[in-house]
Amino acid sequence: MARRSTTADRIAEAARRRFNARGYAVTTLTEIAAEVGISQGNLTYHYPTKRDLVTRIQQQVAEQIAERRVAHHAGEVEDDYVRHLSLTIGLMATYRFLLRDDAQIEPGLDHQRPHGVLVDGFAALRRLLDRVERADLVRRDIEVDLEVLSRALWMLTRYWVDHVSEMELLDELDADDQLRGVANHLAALLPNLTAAGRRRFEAALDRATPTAAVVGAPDDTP
Amino acid sequence: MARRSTTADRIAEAARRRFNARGYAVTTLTEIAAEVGISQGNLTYHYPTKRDLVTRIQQQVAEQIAERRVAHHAGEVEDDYVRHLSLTIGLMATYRFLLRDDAQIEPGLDHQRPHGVLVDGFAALRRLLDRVERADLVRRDIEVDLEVLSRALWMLTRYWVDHVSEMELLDELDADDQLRGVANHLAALLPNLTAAGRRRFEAALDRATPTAAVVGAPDDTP
Amino acid sequence: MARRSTTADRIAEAARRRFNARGYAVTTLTEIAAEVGISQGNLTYHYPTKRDLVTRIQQQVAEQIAERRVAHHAGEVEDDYVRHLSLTIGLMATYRFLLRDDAQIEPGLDHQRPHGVLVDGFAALRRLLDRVERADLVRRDIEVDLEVLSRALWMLTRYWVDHVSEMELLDELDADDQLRGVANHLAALLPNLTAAGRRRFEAALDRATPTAAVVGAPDDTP
Amino acid sequence: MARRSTTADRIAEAARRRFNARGYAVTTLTEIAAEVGISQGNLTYHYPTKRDLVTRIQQQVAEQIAERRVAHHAGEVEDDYVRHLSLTIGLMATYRFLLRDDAQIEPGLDHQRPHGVLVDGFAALRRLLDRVERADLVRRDIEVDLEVLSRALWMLTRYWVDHVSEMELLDELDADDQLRGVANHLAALLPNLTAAGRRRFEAALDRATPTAAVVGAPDDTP
DNA sequence: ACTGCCGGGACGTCCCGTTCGT
DNA sequence: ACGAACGGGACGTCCCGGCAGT
Repeated sequence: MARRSTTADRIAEAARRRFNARGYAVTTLTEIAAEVGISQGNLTYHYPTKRDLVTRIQQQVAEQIAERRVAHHAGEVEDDYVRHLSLTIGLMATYRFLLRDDAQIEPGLDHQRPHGVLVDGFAALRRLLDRVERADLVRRDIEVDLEVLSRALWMLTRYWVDHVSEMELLDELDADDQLRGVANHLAALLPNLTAAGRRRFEAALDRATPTAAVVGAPDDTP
Repeated sequence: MARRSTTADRIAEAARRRFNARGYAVTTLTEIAAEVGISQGNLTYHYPTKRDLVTRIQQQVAEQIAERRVAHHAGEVEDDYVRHLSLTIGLMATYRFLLRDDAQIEPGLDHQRPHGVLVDGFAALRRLLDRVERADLVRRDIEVDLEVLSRALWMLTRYWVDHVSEMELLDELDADDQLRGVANHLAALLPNLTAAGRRRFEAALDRATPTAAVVGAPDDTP
Repeated sequence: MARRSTTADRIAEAARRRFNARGYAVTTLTEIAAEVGISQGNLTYHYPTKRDLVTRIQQQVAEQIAERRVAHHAGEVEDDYVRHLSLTIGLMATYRFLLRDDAQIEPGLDHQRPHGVLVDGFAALRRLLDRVERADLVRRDIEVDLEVLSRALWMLTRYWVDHVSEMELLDELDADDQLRGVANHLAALLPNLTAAGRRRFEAALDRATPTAAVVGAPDDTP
Repeated sequence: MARRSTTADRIAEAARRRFNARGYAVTTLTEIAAEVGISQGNLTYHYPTKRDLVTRIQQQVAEQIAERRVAHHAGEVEDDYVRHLSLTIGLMATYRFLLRDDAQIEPGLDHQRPHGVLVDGFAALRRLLDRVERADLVRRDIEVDLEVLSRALWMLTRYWVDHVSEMELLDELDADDQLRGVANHLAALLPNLTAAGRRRFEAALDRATPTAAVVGAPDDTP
């Protein structure tokens, strides 16, 4: 069979990396082409405009989310919960610039509604918390406002990448960093759970496959 | 009385707003000059290079932090805590782009260490949590890892602006948004506290002056 | 046969002409591009900065000098002498601005040592004069200080172009102007020579090929 | 009495120095103002346009030449000759940029005729050489073409400043440098003279006042 | 599919000349 | 007389997008 990765994919992957590292506006097409090892003219052959690169990367996000949904056969709530955290963190890491540099990508456009990925991710977390409550894992002795709590927990997941990269100056997130993100999230969740709930989530965290192939972008090694 | 604001200040303020709203790289000097209502030539008279604008704004951050330190006469721990949250959120809101667009501002520079504002803010929160513990306000019946907890709580404060602006599409944070940020933070803190601790912090939140003039940058209204 | 001249060469040649005629600082890139008949964007493709144009032209000087050195098989002293004059005048004419506009080209740099071309040309002339003396062509009846004389003679060659262009308002030097420069030089040399020496140098001047293709820069006529 | 030098004079003097050192086009009005120690706004009060500075400096040349003419009571030919050399070199040194940067000063203008200073200086030298010949100081044993010789001699005087500054990297010419220029000129002249002529010119050179206040521009020290 | 070359346009910087106020 | 501030315009640089040639 032919080569594993097409030129178009290698370009999109390099672009994603550069956009994440330096920002959309300051990243040059020449710079991307140089990283791939092709001419800038060839790059515009595959992606006529710079915007087309973003469109392609956005497609990849959508595909990745779709894949996730397909693979989503519900298990125990704590396992689903942990898996959701892990996947969301991976998503945020891989396509970081899409959210951060929104205003740079679409200069004229005033956004009417928030990003779908955020809304969906937030809502999914909320539903998982509801499942946790229905499973009687939430403490009753203190008042727990799920509305407020879910928002706080969402932020821990949503901004884990940004936090790690700005405090530890990492460019890319590896599997271990990702698991630390999950643990960080659970540390805020657990005090709100019953003793049984805490045990089950701690067990789920131990079971979590640290090699979740989420961080990995489309394979670009031959 | 004399004039309320100098041209140089009006420029810096407009630049800060545009940088926050659109990003450093895509914000044009023409755009800033137009917003202030002066010519581009005049702008370069006050700030020879675009970078000089950033330098000036960074100075303002430093000044604002210095002012805060001066005004820092310790009170009850919960009041200090709430005030710290409020001020930090204001700081993050006012100078958002400085952290977000770091790579755009300093293209060639590889950063050795994380931003001082972040390190200091994080450390200050950690010390406040220690004070909370020494005041016997932390629960003993469940294990609370202050190390992990402080990190989670820090993120809620650090990224509150980003969260609000990306979910509610706000450009600027008003006093009410700021208080909501504090409340959001406390919602994650309280389950870790004793009943007494919860009461005291809830009271402190009620006492918090919602009109804390933190968000406001140097006055630019005549 | 392939194309006669590349765009990059046509640009360098046009730049050299404009720099010589108007000065480095006041010559606009727009002006050069217009003379070549290309866009300004295309010009920066071939020479990213204005300084790069100078670098390229300096390379051409070096190449031309190297070629001369290769072709330098010594003949009679008077022929070598005349040829050296002719070549030096050509060099000074072609790359006039490089010496004249030095301070404009390298604004910040304080020059430690004089231009190599000048030092070398001066030294070469001095050596030729020594050969003339060793050949017993210098008069003995009057005292001739070769040190002082060589300096005077050097100036006649070095500044011939400037002299002609400021007195006769010529922009470019043709082959005839060049020969007049040689004759002008010899007019100052001959009174210091013996009768035999005078005869030999006059003969050498007659033999001098007036069509010495020295002035001509890289061919740019299709 | 009041101060020795007016602000206008100090400006013109500073401008002359900067123009000579760096070139007319690249020398900024701000730069000149800084050297004088005044604001740029004040500079334009005294000289509305940059061109007016040149006009003023050109006036000073004219005045200086006029003064010279007044003081021109003919003495022995060799003394007049030496004095002419000394004065011309001083003139070339003081107002160097006026000739060198001609194209920069008058961008659009195509010059019809050569600079008056050059034509006059050249003609004056020619007349002095005629006087030398009429005084029977020119050798008869060899053919001396005064036409060719005068041109060569002119060049030695005209370009002495340029030569010294490019070979010895001097910015300004002092009295000693000036005398060296005269000596350099005579070294080329003497072989064409009779023994008597040589003696007389050597004596004239010894008599030459090395403190000829020609180089000095209008006094600017209080 | 891939490259070299090219045109158009925008941005940051710089600088001249002017004006207002003292 | 002098300085702070200001407007307009030009230049060097950069970068996106396109096209001919292979």
